[in-house]
Amino acid sequence: MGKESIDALQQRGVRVTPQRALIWRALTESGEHFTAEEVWERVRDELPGLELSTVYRTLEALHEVGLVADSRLPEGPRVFEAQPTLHPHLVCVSCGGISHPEPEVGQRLLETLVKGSGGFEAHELHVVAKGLCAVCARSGESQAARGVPG
Amino acid sequence: MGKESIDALQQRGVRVTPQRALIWRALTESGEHFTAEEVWERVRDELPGLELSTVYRTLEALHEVGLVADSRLPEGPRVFEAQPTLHPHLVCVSCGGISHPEPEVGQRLLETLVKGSGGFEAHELHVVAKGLCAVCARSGESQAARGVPG
DNA sequence: GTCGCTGCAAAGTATTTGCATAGCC
DNA sequence: GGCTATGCAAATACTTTGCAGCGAC
Repeated sequence: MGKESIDALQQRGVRVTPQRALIWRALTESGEHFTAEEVWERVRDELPGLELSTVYRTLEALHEVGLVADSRLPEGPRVFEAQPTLHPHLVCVSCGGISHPEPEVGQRLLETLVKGSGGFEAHELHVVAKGLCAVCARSGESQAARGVPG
Repeated sequence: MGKESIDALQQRGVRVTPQRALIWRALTESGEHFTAEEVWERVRDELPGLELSTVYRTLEALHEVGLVADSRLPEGPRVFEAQPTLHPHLVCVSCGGISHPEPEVGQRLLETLVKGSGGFEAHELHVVAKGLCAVCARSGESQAARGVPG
């Protein structure tokens, strides 16, 4: 961690500044999804003067070179993550949790899509499913059995 | 067209007003994707007093009962459409066009996803691929052959 | 008649922009 | 040293909300 991840920025021709290095580290350290404001909060301790607009500009720059994805989850502001690879999201409408299917599923989805898409060349694939995670689905069943409304 | 589509609203328990009937018609007539503001523009001729906030409230109401999907296309404001069925979007980054794969592809994508998702019950699936449509991909090749920059 | 939808106006949230200066390459 | 990113402040874009009256059921 550290140096080699910053190299990723340079290799893409992104000028590296302390702000950008910090923002990039915050995104890659946890691999989670963050809104611009959440990124800002995580980074302000180390660089108190950093502006939210700089976060937006940095995320935009990293997005342009393909290092950051805009996950477009349903509801709420944009969320960003440092994994522009195929990376489906499973959003539980009951508990709000976001999980991910097995890693190879993204590749399979892409193949399925390309086959039926008459020559479309996909560079980026966003998949978001809304529904019930395994845990909530089970507790929902037991609630239904006891007559608890949905 | 007309009456039977309005019945769809009533069947879902949505109170039918002239505003709602008009907005619903605008969405179903073309089957395209619209921002709230685009819906508003299409409808204002027939009902000049209609407010943009009413459009938002109507779209929200129709979304709640599953008649309208929030397609979450990349960039720009939310876009809505009257096809909450599985309905992948192929967004061309070159010409901006939005196309769709063969209808059965959505179902196959869902099956693929469910298989690798350990018990997640998907109710809604959003798929957006960004890339080059067949036309732009071809012209891109020919441009590359002539030395035109990307 | 009741309850929920609408118009109107205003606020709230998310995101972008202009400009001068600082700092990376 | 040139050119771009940043800080700062303001503007814009998008969306939601409160309230009083009207209309669908």
